[in-house]
Amino acid sequence: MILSRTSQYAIQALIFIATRPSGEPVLNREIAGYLGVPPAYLAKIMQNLCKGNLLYSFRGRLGGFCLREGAEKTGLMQILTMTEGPSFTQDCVLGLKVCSDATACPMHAKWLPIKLKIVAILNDQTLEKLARAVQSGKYRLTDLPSSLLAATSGK
Amino acid sequence: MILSRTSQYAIQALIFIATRPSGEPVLNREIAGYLGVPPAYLAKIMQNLCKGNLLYSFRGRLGGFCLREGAEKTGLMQILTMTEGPSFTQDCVLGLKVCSDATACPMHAKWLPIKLKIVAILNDQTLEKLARAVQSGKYRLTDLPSSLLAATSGK
DNA sequence: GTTGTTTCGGAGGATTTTATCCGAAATCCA
DNA sequence: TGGATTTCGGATAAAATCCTCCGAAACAAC
Repeated sequence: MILSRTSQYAIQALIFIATRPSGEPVLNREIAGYLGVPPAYLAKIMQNLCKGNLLYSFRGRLGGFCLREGAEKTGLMQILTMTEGPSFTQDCVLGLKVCSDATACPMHAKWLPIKLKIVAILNDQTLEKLARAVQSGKYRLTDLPSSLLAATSGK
Repeated sequence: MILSRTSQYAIQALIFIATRPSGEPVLNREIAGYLGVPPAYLAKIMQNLCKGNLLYSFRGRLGGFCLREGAEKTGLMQILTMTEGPSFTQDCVLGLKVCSDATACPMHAKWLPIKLKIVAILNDQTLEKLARAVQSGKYRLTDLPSSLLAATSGK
């Protein structure tokens, strides 16, 4: 629910890059391999993130992608505005074209506080914070390897 | 964001039926016309809601759809489980296959309370309540007619 | 019965999202 | 210069979602 695959890949990739030493380009192939996502598709997404001025890209032998200066401070909301389109938190839950406080769908009043909460959290969660969370070892960015999965399920 | 068109249509249609005298079948054509959604597509959705035991359907001259006994007490959560699939609030925000309190993505801790809030509200909002909200005249179920739209924009 | 109305069920089309492929341009290194 | 590597850009394929069409079955009224 909520996020498209494209957005999920984008966020994962950006957090991954943020966990690496800044300034050293990371290969698309490495990111895709680590995250377990289709490399060719991720490449397209990375391209867009470059156009959105979040990433630098370098071609050739020492190429790859790295965060632009200050991009660690980027909140998820800003990233999602890029990947989901600018109106992704503004649309009516029930799909009405116009649904404002003045003229609203029957869910509007109940949904609004949730929407605000979501936006707040998405703005607060920066790549920096998320990268730290991963580096601490307490949180994961990728699926468990199947070997571990088997272990936890009692293999 | 959040809800598929199918889910939006389903919810709108069910609320609309709930605003009508119970027991009197409502035509698919009438619902689709009122909501401004594609009739043939809505018909498919209605069919599924019947299979989900939310609606009765009647064929022939006095046919149409009406809510099953007690269906007014149905919460949106239950409807969405039908239209979006059973895992639509359970999935990880970042798309990880497994993301639990034990082994979590970096958003997990921040996202969990929001998810719970969403589920709570979706469970609380029943067709009955939503229908009342519409009947009160304070909330709308459909887009404003273009004539009114023009009026509010200063035509 | 016959006729008209409505949902049912399956097949198929259109659009969007997700994903792949490949040649070209940029870059590094020998 | 030439070869290896990597992103870029466009075209294309695959899958999911959204939507349409049509014959058949059920039902009411005549």
